[in-house]
Amino acid sequence: MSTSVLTSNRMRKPSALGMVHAIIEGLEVGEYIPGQRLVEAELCARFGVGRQAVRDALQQLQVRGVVSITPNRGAALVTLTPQQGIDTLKVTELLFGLAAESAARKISDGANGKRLALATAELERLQSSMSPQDFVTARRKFYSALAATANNDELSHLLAHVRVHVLRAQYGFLRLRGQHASELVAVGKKILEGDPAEASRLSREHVRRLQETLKEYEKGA
Amino acid sequence: MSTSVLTSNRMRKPSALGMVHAIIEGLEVGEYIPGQRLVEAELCARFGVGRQAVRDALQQLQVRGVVSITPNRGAALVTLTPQQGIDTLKVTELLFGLAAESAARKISDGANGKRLALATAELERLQSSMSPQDFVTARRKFYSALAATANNDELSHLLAHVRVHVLRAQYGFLRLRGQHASELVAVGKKILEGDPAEASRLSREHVRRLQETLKEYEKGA
DNA sequence: GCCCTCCAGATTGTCTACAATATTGTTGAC
DNA sequence: GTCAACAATATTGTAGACAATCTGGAGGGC
Repeated sequence: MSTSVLTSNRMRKPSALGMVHAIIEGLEVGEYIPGQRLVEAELCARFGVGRQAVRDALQQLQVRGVVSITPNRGAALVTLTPQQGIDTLKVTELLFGLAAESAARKISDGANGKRLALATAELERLQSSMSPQDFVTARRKFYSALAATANNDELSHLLAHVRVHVLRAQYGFLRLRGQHASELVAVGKKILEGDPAEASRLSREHVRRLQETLKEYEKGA
Repeated sequence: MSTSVLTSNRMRKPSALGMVHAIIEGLEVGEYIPGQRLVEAELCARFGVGRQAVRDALQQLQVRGVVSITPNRGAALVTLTPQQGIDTLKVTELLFGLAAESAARKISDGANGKRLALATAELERLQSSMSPQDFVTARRKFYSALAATANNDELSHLLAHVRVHVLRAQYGFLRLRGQHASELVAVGKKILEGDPAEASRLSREHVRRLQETLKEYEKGA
């Protein structure tokens, strides 16, 4: 097993929430694969914490829909059928669109604009020849800044619960990271210009293109 | 302490998920109030389970945004400011609208139509002189049938995570149950007629009216 | 009278051991 | 050779005890 930054035992004992984020990020970079079982003892060793903390983390992941727990059988990373993936993206389209629109509307009166500008610039800078790890990190920062700028607590809360992570892991969206990065940059720029209509349109189109990708899968499989 | 159906110790030991639902329903009928602390030992006694199960339930509630846990201080039911409430309803408007639209579109090919018809009829029957408990139960069945009819797994998943429960508890929406019931009935009927546009419009208007209620609070407080 | 320190109570965080359950592999009959 | 029953292993579920931390109040110094 490689000793990535996620699994290094040099890192400080992460709390349950920290493990949740680590596992989700592990999904996105391909360290875990959907369907895989997550054994408590294994996670204890990996993160250097007791079973209690691991159980807490698994409970949280279950609520987020990332793992499914069956009694006396433990936890496994969920898999989404192509149809479920399309469902997920339909909802994502709405929420992402609302976030972009709200953010563009509030860009003038916010200190968060700077954060979004930085995240957008970072994505643009990395655009060519970026490692999966770098892309995942930059994208997370972008979405985080976007949610902060939109300044809608419930929206931030829900965006964290959409199961896009599973999709990205399961259907190899990582290959398309170049295209995705440039599309996100376009959205970021429209937001920074304070153009709600265009920001919303571009973000929804981005998600729509993902849906098309999945529809291909549906035919193929 | 009253021995309601929720807290009766005659009920079979609920799992963590069962306690989550019980506590959320307790919120909606006014058994718990936002801001209240939830002490582990108390919940153990009430539900007749060990601390482990209670902790699991609290973890799940935290992820759902219903309680906030501060280290070494335990869990407390969250309170939402009027602004946060409006944020919540903005998102709810989108999701509820999508659910109603999808359900209306799929009403012809589904066995779930019957379930929705029953739930709508039940709400209509109760319309005058219903107890809070009856209303809460009927409404939950309605939303559950709606989500099933919409047949979008991610939408169902997210609808369960919107923090409307907290709003309803905190701002006394229970008083408006008569009006709300009739508005939901109208939405249900449009869905059963297979009219996506009208179903979506009515559902979004329903949520908009709730927003207006909260805006009054914002001025008042 | 006011404030600071310290102690007692209450509550949560964590670890350990054991029980309950599911999975896997083995044996034996047919 | 196939299938069923059974034993062995692995994994999770639960209870108990103890440690760590926070809260609130009493007491003493200024």
